[in-house]
Amino acid sequence: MVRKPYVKKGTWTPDEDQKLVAYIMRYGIWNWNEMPRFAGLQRSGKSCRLRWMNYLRPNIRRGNFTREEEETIIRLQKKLGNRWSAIAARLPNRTDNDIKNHWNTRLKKRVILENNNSASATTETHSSNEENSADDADSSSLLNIPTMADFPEPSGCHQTLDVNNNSMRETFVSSENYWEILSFLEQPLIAEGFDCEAVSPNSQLWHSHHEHYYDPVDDFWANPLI
DNA sequence: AAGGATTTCAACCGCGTATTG
DNA sequence: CCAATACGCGGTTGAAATCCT
Repeated sequence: MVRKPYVKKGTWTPDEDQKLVAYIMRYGIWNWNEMPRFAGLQRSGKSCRLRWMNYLRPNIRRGNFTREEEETIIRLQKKLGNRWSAIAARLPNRTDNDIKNHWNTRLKKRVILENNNSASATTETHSSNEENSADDADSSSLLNIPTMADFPEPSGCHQTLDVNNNSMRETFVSSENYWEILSFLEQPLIAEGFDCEAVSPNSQLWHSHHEHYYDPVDDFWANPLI
């Protein structure tokens, strides 16, 4: 009889966060299902991935959405629907989960309220042509969405050696825990003769891997690391 | 101050898609 | 091809925080 390994659920502890970040910093992301075991975590790969993507990944902006960001979300939601990952790709450093939460808890209500107000303020003679022209305006304004090149390079990135395929991988750590975990990691790395500076964010190697790509389907420039 | 109602958001779940063998 | 596995996405839940009476 084979007993399933215990899988913890619920809120992540700081200790678990540190284990996950330290592991990813050191070995990179290679297989979410296998990683927790090697990282000493009693979590599902899915849970680890979610925690990393939505919380621990560095350069994530959390809370305090600016007016511009909110307007962008409203505009894109109208155009794309609830495609949160596509919307998040257009809002640098915001996660799809954060955007989804913000929409569900605040923006949706605001939009409904504004629609009700505008409906009561105007006559009921909306033609479909007017609807279309509004959509066209949305489309054209989308063309002015800034590309990733318009935003500064993310800071606080760290790169590690992927011991499984001997290739360099970009992995990151949140600015909150960066120095704590860096010092945690440097000891064994130095002991093994690993030169942290050689793969620092300023190094040639780092830049050579830090590129943007064009998504022809969604028609925008994206950063694969975000 | 108390406690019920409401809001927020981290995390889970299920499903569709992509990849691999 | 096909099945198994891994990944990614969007909907939903529930605990914690905040607000209100």
